[in-house]
Amino acid sequence: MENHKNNTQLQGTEKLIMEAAKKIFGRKGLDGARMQEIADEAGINKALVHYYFRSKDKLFEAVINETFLSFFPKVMSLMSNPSISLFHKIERFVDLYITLIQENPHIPGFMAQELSRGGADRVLDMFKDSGIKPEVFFQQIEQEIKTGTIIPVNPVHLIVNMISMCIFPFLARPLISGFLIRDRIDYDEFLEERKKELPKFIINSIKKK
Amino acid sequence: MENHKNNTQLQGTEKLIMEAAKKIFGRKGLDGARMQEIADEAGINKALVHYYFRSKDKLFEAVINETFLSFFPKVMSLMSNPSISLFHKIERFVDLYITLIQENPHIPGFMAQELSRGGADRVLDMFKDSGIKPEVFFQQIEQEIKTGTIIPVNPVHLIVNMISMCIFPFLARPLISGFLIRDRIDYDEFLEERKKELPKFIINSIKKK
DNA sequence: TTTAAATTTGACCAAATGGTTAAACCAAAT
DNA sequence: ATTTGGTTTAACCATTTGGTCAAATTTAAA
Repeated sequence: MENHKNNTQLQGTEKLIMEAAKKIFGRKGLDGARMQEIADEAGINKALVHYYFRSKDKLFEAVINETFLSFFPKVMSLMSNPSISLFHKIERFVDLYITLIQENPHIPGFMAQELSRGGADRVLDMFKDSGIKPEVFFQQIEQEIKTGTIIPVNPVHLIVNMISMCIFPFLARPLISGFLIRDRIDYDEFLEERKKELPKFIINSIKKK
Repeated sequence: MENHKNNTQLQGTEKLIMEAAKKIFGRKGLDGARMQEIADEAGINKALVHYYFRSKDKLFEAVINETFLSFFPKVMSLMSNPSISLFHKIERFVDLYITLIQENPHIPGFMAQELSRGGADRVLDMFKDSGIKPEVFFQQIEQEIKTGTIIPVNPVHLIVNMISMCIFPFLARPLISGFLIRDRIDYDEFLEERKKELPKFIINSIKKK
């Protein structure tokens, strides 16, 4: 099951298909997406999609790979960098995470579809394959607890909280927009505000005062 | 588009179908689910599903309604109760939210599927139809800010944070399980721990000290 | 017991859809 | 100019699937 193609630098038709597939799969999921629809979005013949990616499942898998490979490495290399202080790391995590999703709007829908299906194993595998250890982040937290900088927290809860608050707002975007009408601000403003507020929120929640 | 059926008290075959549909739709989504599969799960003939619910879309809509109606009212009546203090409200919110999802495991997958599709309008409508005003919660926050009990926060961010941290862990369940192996605790323990830790986390993040 | 209505089923259908294939097209090499 | 290999397309196919229907079965009323 090796990746014989280096998906990070596709060109021409293949690239067209990948981008179209990201958009359609992210919007409608594996089952909801139609090969014809993807072909139309890419502006090519449907048979071409099969020519390059064999089957719908293969194409989906390719999209998964490219999506998570454009994501995990950046986030993980940040988290497992021991030379960045915990608080600073939290600030950069939030900014990086939200910015990355802003640039790849298909990710949340995609992740949700993939997770609410059985596809977590694949993600976990990529996680392990990345060779990067989240241990660094965990140890850093335990260190700060000993130092007395932060209150005792379960690192797993903390990281889950951080990820939750970064991703979920994208899933709930239409709902949040409904709320926001009250304050007459639009969703993009909301996200920019969030990049500033969320780190404060997180740090405040664990900081010892 | 009125609801001629009172879905809250279905019986017999109709109930069987609803429960089966919840399970299958929640697991596979609208497109991934097969009418035959739902019929099998309910142990009945496929035509019966159509006999009671006309079409797949109608059935899906019925499941949506029952799902959110079993959810919104309870949460919302809590949040818009002005006689409960903010901190206490946060504690009860987390517990209620997580418990409700534990009892209806299909909700997160369902919500994700519905949101990542265009179906947020429906949810927003139900929200408005519920006749309950989230304003109470917002005003309560603004009040506590004035009083100086909590630091200044945008109420929208706060409520988004709360909901995110409650729901997302269910979506990411398989991923979290992967993490948890490290600590040799299983997912249910994790949730119980979370019911206690999350309110502390939230309150700590806004409490002025 | 008869009868009428509601419920349940197996067989069936038309449309949609993933996938295939043979032919056409096109650029580069000979 | 011709060949060769990769690329693109239109037409086609087999299967799946939501949905229908008439007949059978059960329920309950008369």
